[in-house]
Amino acid sequence: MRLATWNINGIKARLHNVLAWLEKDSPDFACLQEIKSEDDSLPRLEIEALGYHIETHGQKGFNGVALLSKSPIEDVTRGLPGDDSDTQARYIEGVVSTETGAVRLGGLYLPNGNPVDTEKYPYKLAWMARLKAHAAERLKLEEPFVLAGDYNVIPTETDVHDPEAWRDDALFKPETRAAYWGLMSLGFTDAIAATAPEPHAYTFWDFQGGAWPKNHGIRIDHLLLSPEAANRLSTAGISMELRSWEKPSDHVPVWVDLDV
DNA sequence: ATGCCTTGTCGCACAAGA
Repeated sequence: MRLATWNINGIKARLHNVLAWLEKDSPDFACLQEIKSEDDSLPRLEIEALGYHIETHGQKGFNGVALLSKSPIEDVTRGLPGDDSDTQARYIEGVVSTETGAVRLGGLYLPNGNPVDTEKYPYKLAWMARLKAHAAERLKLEEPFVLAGDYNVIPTETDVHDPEAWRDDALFKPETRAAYWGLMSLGFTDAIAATAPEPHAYTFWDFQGGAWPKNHGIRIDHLLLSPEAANRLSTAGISMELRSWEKPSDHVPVWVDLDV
């Protein structure tokens, strides 16, 4: 089965691209970020018409995450556990049944964290600590679990066109990368690094300054696999061609095929 | 140098993104 993640940057503005992607790439279970819509103002029917179930954790204007699946989504969790005062819609998790058992997908939109001298950066680090705690709980289930989304983290120097320019950025600061590798140390496998480890294979290019034609990108969208998911890893990839479509998102989809 | 884009909101510009 194919799992995918994509930060679409507004579902109303991106609906045509999302539908074309679902028809062309046909992911079985996908997570979307930055839908920027409330749950009752979504173009739900158009997505369901393509045979997808949709579960959302929406928010007006900003953030917002969704799960899409060809089979029914069960056991849905909305919001990242660990802080009831956090009102930002950045996490949704669900389970689908397959012939070989359950597959769990957590879809996340990790806070950007810039500017780093504001409250936004400690919020990011606190969110990452909550994510690690939640992931540790889920790993105890010992089931195929994919923790995917827009991490807003550049893991290594080969994941950015100009490391020096990003040295002090919230996406690349040492504290950010340390938190990311702390999460990884629980036992996750980065699907892209494991199967398509080409340096400078990016997932985001800024709208400004001609970043896409110059390939001034960063790799910040990741699919992290639990050991039980990594055991079933077939292949993974980045759908870079979508950055050339009409009215593109600034992110492109990332996908992984599991033998389930 | 937080802007040279883009989105959404209820606006006649703004915040936020990365």
